[in-house]
Amino acid sequence: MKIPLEPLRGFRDILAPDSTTLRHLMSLFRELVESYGYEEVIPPTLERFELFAIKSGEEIRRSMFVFRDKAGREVALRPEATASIARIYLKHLRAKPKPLRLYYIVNCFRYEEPQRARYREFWQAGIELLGAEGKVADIETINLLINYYEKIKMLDKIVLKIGNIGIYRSMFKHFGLADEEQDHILHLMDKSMYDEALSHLEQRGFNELANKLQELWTTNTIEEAAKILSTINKEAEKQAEYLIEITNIIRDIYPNLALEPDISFARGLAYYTGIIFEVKVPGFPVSIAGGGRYDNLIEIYGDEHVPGVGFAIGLDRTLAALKEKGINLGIERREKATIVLIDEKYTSYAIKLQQLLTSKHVVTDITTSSRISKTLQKIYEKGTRYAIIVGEKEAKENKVTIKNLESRKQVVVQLDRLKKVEKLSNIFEQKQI
RNA sequence: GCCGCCGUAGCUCAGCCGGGAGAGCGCGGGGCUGUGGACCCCGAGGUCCCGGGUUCAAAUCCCGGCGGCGGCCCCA
Repeated sequence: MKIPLEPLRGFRDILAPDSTTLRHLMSLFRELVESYGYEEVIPPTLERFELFAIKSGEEIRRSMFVFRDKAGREVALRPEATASIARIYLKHLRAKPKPLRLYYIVNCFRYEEPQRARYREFWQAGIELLGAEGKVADIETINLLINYYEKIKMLDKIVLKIGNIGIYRSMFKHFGLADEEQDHILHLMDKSMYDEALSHLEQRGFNELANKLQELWTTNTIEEAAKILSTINKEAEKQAEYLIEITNIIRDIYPNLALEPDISFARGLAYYTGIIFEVKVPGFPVSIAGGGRYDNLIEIYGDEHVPGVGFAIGLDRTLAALKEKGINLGIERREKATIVLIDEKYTSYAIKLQQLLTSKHVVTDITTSSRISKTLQKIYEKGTRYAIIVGEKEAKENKVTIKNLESRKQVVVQLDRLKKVEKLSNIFEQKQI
């Protein structure tokens, strides 16, 4: 019986060098956030469907991997990590002193038609800062996100869009717009359907609100916007000033960052309540990371009010953008060597040599060949720099022949001397024997 | 869930108004018995995406499905 070899639709086999870079992106993220005091949470891949279904309709179900397990439970592969983090907080972490700093690196699943930079399984790395409100927490979060892109040499390639949903929440509240109406208007804004949003409001008799919004969206700077908002009420003005303040702080920390404060920016997510942000790469079709403040999210799952702020990085998309921009992360490469064993009689000699080299962190493999000419070529094409020839001549005298395949220089050294050097390249730097 | 283009060797593809499955690159071996990238020779490798239909005959024409790329819906 023959099995089709292609992975399932929308799934991928990730091989080197992509696999190497992807894991590297994860390591850098882990290193960064751990040094800021974040602790890893590893949530289960499979959760109850209702965990994700809360506050979302059939549309969400369509794009999730949902099925019944053997006991008949309705379960889903996680489409994101934040819901699981909220659940984990309520189950295990309520009594912990706030704020809580949590991070995750997980694969997520969405049942969508595959298209550019969108797959059915993808990797997200993110943080959640729970139980902290205000400027410092918001800045900490945004700083970590930018800092990450700085570490992967993308600071000059990204645009950080930043807005404040709080502005709209306070305006809507002032004019008495119902929650569902609020989400609908934000949704239209997210899709840049501003005219539809305005006519929708006018139909419902919110003419003054519509006028104010229209005025707001024609402003060129957030300072102008703040002036208009000051004519509504103190809270709306405060929210606009907060956005200005946050923007100024980020500018101060990252003077070279392309920062795009946007008063009309609204991420579709129903649960955002304050600062929102998104990382885009000009020319790349989708945003590669995003996040914001969500002070009501935990309340959706439990009865406790816990403010939170966080972000998620699309690692696959970041990798794709990295490749598109031709950025080389310069992942530190260990020296690589291949032992060419000419006569299998000296197998134990070769294995001992391999142990010696690997203990010096040289990546070492063994090939047996009596035909050296083609073997050397193959080793070189694989990207291995050193060939170490082991045959009767070497084994009998406790020597090895080391050949640098790039310079084509070759030296014969005593095993004892090899034991003393730190790197193979050192042998070639010194005078040859 | 919807739409468009595509699917032939490991890769890139030709063949497609019906009748023989092919090229280049790559891979393996040899020329060269312990030292390279060139060159020459030889070789392996295929359910022509799958299933059905039309036909004496289908890689080729028709239908359905699956998959790839991209767009829409959606994007938590």
